[in-house]
Amino acid sequence: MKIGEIAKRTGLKIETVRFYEAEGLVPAPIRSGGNYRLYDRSHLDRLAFIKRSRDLGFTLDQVRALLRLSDDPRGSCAQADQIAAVHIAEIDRKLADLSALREEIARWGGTCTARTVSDCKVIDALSQ
Amino acid sequence: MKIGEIAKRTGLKIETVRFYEAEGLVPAPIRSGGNYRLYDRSHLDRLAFIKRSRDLGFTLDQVRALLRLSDDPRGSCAQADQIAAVHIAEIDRKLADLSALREEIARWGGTCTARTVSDCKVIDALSQ
DNA sequence: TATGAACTCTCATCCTACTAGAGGGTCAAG
DNA sequence: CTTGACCCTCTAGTAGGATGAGAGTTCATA
Repeated sequence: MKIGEIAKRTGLKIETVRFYEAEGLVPAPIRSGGNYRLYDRSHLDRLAFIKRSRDLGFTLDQVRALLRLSDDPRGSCAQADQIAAVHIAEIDRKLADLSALREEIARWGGTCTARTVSDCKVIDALSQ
Repeated sequence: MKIGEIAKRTGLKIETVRFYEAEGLVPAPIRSGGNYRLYDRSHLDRLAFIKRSRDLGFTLDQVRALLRLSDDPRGSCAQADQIAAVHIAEIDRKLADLSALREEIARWGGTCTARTVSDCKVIDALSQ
């Protein structure tokens, strides 16, 4: 299949598919007579794996590591575990930060009813 | 005061202070005989405002808009309000996304007890 | 067979919000 | 006079792509 179709099937953008190839995350596919990339099932699986990992918030470096692991089915699973654990910890931290942030912003009152900036709570809170 | 001191006082890095100047967020300060930047109170306030806004997750563009507003105290407060409202909505969306994400990752079991990658739940879940 | 739309190619540049580094100048203390 | 802590400008790099130019390819239809 051509790049447009694999992009549609994986939910990636065409440019992103090429980007992942340039980054070495996906092997370069064969080319047609007209120099078009021609993908097969293995590319589809691999790109779907990447897409899913990215959607879950893994960085490309983490994805790279996970791919390396899944390329070697006899390797230890512990590393994949650890990557996931680190990522969950990061998510928890971000969740905490965002919650605190939301609290603080909400504390402004959400909507400031002042008419002019000089009485505006939002600006006020930021000036502190 | 020199850049090192204002950086310390605001919690910004020296490079970031220079960056904000280059971006036009802060007026260029006067220079000493030795070409050092010399800041005064107004710079300190403005940089603190920026730092605080950034810490709260506003983008530089939003900060720019907020600064424009606070520079004109007779202007309408409604815009500052709207910027904040948009930002809160974004935070809420991110919070929801991250929560869902965490759930999904945690559903792998947190720790996969398989010994080899071929039985690893983490890799499995990503391959789906 | 011709044409036009849709698709693809490479290469280059841009984005956010900084960060890092090279290579040098300034200043106060000892 | 030297040492160390500052500071200067300028360039380039980061993640993860997005966007666009300019050209070639493929395919269905007239």
